[in-house]
Amino acid sequence: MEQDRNINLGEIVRQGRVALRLTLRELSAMSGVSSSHLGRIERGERFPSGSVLRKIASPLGFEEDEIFTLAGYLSPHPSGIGEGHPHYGGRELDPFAARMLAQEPIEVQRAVIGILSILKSIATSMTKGSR
Amino acid sequence: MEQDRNINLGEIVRQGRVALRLTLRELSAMSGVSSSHLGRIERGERFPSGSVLRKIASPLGFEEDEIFTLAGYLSPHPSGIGEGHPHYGGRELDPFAARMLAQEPIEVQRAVIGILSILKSIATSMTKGSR
DNA sequence: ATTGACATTTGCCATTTGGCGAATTATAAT
DNA sequence: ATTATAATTCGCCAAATGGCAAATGTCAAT
Repeated sequence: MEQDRNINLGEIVRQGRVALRLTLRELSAMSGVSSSHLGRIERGERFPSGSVLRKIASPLGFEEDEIFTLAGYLSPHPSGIGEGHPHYGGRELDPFAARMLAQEPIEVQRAVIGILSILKSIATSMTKGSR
Repeated sequence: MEQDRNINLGEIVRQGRVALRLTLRELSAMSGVSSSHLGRIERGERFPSGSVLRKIASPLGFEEDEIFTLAGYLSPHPSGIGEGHPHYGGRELDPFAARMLAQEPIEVQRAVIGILSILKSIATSMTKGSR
């Protein structure tokens, strides 16, 4: 099913581990992933899921996105150079609205977006005149 | 084993999809993920693997690392070089809320903030008055 | 109400992932 | 060489993922 996975990832992991002079069991203890699983990953019998990848990243000295990219979960460094204001999706975010919304906890922010989508559906049904 | 996965990811995906007025089958056709699986993901019955996440990112208008972060596969400040999210005022702006809101025209964004402040004043008057 | 055309959900199954414990294979140390 | 000990691999299992097809739900137009 998955075809873009890097088949060399196992070798990369193994090289990273031996470079740090860690045994499978030691890496297992540091990462919380079983040593047998790590061994199978290294020799390509298994492919690590995102959560396993996340667990082994730091013990091996990888940045998270770095190892995700190596694994083929992320495409090679798409992150552009920073510009002044990020362009979330399509349009631009009004700085005032952003500042106001940012003062709320995440749940409230999400709830506000939920309310917005409800209002939008009401609005469209009004203009269509149905019901 | 998985503990840091975002329980709200399904809702985020659903909101993203309906915001684009896509059906499950359409998103399935665009992403190559079966519609039944997408449906289960949206209502939290399944959690998308990294490869599924990657497939649905672009059709939903997410950056890859953005949706990986929302899912909990990457930790919040992923690895950008220089570019951090701006800290509007006190707290942090939820990326999903930001991109949803950014799709609206400025007036609508302001109106949403207006509604938010109304809700907040109602909340304060409730806690002051009763109880 | 009935039909038809959809969208969504459910049942079921194959595949994959990942852990535990038992082999098996190095690696030393007598 | 023969142990003792550590490291890796193998066998088997439970749980999760994801697809397909059938069932169910929704809704507009007769």
